[in-house]
Amino acid sequence: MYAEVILPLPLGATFTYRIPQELDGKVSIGSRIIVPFGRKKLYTAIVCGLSPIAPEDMQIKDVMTVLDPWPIVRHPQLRLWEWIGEYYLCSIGDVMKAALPAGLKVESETFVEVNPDYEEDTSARLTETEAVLLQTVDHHGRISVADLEHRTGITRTTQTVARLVERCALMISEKLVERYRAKRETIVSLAFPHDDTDSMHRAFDSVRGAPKQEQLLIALIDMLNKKRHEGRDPEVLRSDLLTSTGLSTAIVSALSAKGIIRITTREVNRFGFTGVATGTLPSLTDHQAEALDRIHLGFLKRDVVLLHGVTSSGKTELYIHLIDFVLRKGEQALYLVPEIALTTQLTRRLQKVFGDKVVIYHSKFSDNERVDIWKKLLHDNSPCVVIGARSSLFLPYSRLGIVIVDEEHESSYKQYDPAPRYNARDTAIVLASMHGAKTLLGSATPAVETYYKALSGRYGLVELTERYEGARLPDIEIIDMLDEKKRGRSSGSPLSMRLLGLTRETVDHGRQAILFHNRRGFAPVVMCKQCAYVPKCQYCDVSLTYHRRQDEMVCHYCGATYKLPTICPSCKEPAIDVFGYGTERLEDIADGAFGDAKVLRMDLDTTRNKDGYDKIITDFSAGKAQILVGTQMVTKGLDFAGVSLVGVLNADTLINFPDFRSAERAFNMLEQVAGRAGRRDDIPGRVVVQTTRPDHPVINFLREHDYKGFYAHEIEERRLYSYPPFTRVINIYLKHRDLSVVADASVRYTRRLQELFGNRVFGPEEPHVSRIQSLYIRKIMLKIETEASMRKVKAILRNVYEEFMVEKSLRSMIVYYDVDPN
DNA sequence: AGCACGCCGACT
DNA sequence: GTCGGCGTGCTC
Repeated sequence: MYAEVILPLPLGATFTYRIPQELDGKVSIGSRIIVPFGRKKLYTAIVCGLSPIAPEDMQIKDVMTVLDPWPIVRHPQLRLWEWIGEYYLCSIGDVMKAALPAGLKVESETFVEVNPDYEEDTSARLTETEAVLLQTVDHHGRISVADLEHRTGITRTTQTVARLVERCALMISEKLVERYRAKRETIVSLAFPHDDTDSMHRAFDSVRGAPKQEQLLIALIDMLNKKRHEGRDPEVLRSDLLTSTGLSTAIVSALSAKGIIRITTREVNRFGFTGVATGTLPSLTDHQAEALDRIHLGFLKRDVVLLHGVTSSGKTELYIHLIDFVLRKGEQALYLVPEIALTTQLTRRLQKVFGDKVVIYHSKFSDNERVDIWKKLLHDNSPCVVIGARSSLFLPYSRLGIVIVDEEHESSYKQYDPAPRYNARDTAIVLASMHGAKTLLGSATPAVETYYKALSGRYGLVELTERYEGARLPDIEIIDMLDEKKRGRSSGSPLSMRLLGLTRETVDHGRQAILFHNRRGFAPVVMCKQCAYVPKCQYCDVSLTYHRRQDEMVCHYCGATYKLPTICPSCKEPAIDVFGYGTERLEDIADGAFGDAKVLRMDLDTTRNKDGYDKIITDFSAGKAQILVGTQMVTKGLDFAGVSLVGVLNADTLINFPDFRSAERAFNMLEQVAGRAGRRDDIPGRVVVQTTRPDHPVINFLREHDYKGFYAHEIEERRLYSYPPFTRVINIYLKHRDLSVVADASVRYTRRLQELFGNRVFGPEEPHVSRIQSLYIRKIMLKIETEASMRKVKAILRNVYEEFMVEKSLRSMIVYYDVDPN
C-alpha cells in the first residue's frame, strides 16, 4: 500500500510513501507518521489518502514510523484543511502547520558525535575550523549541529562536518525531538493490604532505627486511613506526602526499596477545574427569552443566524442557553472569541454553569496543554464546550452541534501573517456545515458583510435592542480638537480641558475612567529639532517609537530596538527629541494630573507575559486603580461595573486609515469602547471622543449609537466603489530584497493580470510600510464578483505565477495572497 | 521550509 | 587552498 501524505511545509503538493510490510494495517487516513524528506530530514506527516497503486517514474521512500495507534486527525478536519488551502490560496502544509499543536509535530535534528575509532592522521592535518569543531564535539559528547554552531560561533558547519565525517572523525545522526510531555503524577501506596497485620509489623520492624522513614510511614498510613474513611481511593500523591511531612524523595525511595510501599506514576490531564458547577442556567428576561426562541426558529430554516444585540443586552446568557441545549443533545459546542484575553472573565462564567465540561484552548497555553486537549477531544466523545481563539477551529471535534462566534465583526478573527491567512468567522461557518451544525454570529456592531447577508436572507437575523435592566447607552460628547487648539487651551496636551475636568470629577466621585489611545510606547515621533531628521528602522522603512521604560526606540513592525542617539547622525547637533503621545506617556500624564488616583496601563507592552493581562483586569475591577489607560485591548468586551467615563483621545487615527474598511473599523471600535461606560444603570455612563473631524459620518452615527444608520451609509459606499460584500477582494503581495526587482515585476504582473481580469485589477501599490524585514513590498488588488468561480480565478492566478517564476531574476521573489483581507 | 551544490570574492 | 556569502533547484 502507498500513503498520500501532507507535510508541514509550504509546498503545494502532497507526497507518496510506501507502507512497509511491518506497518501494514497500522496506517489509515488521519494517521500521524514519520517520513524521511529530502537529503536527511525527518518530518511528521499526516496521511490524507491510501492507494494500492504506486506512482510512476518516481523513487518512493518508505514510511518510517507510525506514531500513534489510531488516527489523530478526523476526516472532517482534513476536509476543512483542504477547504482552507483552496479558498485562502495557500498550501495544505501551511494549514497543517497552523492546525496541529507543535507538540504533535516532531521533527528531526542533526546530531554529531566523535567516532570512537578515530585516530589522528598526522599526514593530513586538520584545518583550524575542523580542529575547533572536533574539539567542541569531543568536549560535549553528542551535540546537535545547531547547538554546535551556537557554541563555536562558526556559521557554516555543514561542509566542515561533512569533511570530518569523510575522514571518519565524526559520526552524524538524525534524532527525533519529541516536544510533548504528558503531565504525570507520582502516587504512593502500601505494598500490602492495610489489614495485613503481619506485613504491617514487619514493615515497622524494618524502619526501626530510621526515624525519618518511620515518620513517613506513619504519615502515609494516616493519610491512607483518612482517604479510606472518606470512601476515596486509598492512594496518596507523593507531593502531598512530602509537603505534609517536610521529608525528601530519598526517604520515599528508601521505603520503596525495602518493599514497604509501592510507587506508581500515571498521566493526568491538565484540566484542573476544581470549582463546583452550579448547573443552573442564568434566568432570561422576557426580551432575551423571546430572542432565544427566535434563534431556535431561525436555525430551523438557516444554518447561520446573526444575533445583533446592543452592548450589555445579555448576549452571553443566550449563548449559555444555546450551549446547554447542545450539550443536552450529547453534542459539542465551540465558543469562539476574538482574543485570548477575553476568555478569563468568560471562562469563570461558563465554568459555574458547565463545570468540567468547559475546555479552554488558545495560543498562550503551553504546547503540552494543547496536545492534552487535542487528545481529550480525540478519545472522549462526551459533550463539552470549547472556548477558544481562532486556532480552536482545528480541534478534532466528533459531533459538533453549534459554533458561536462572539464579536463576529472583530478583525482579529483574520490571520494576517503567516499563512494560512484565514478568517475564523467564515471558516467557522464552513466547519459547522461540515458537521451539520449551526453557527451563531453575535455582535453589537456586525460586520458590514454579515449584516448584508442577514438582511438579504442568507442568514437569519435576531435583534436584541434592550440593554440589561434598562441601562441606558452612554451619552457621547464630541470634542473638536481644532476648536480646542484655536482657543489655545490644550497647549499641546493630549487631553482637552473638558476631558481633563470630567476625568477629575469621575475620580473624585470614586468611580473609574478608561482612556483609550491607539498608540503604544512613550512617544511615536523621534526627530532632530535642528534638521528634522527622523530615525527609521533599518529593515522596515518605518519611523521608530520611543519607549521610555527600556529607554530605546522600537520598530513596531519587526520589534527591532535601537539606542536613542544623543547627537543627530545627520547634522551632528545634540538636538534629538521625542514628540507626540503614546500610552506609556499618557500613563505618566494621568499619574501627575489626577493627584493620588492610581493609574494602570494596558497595552502590548504590559501584557506580554501570560498573566499580565489578567492581573490588570483583576486589579482594575477590584478598584485598585481609578484610571485605565490603554490601546485597542481596553475596548474588547471587558466588564467593569465601576467605569462611568470613557475618553477616546484621538479618534482621527481610526478614521483616517486609508483602506475601505476604515470607517467600519472606526465605528465598531468607538461603539465598542463607548460600551465600556456605564455598564450599570445606577451610574450613568459618559463617553468623550476627541477628534479634529467632528462632522465625519462615523462620528455623527456614533453620537446617536446608530448602527443601522451607519450601515445604510456604509453599504452605499461599498456598492458605489464595488467593495465587499458586492465583490470579493484578493490582495496579491510581491516581496523581494531588491527594490528595483519588485518595482518592475509588480508593474508587469499587474499589467498581465489586467489582460486577464480587466478592470478588476488595481495597483501596483506601495504599501504604507513598503519594506518589512529587509524585503520590499508591492501590493496588487483584485476585486472579483462574488458570483464568479473561485476555481477559475485561482487557476488563472496560478498560471500567472508560473509565467513569472520562469524568469531567472524573479526566482527569489515571494508571492502570496490575502483573500478577504481586513 | 531546509538543505546541498555551485559560483564568487576575500583572506592567508 | 579555505571560508563565508548568496543564488538556485529539489524534496515522494
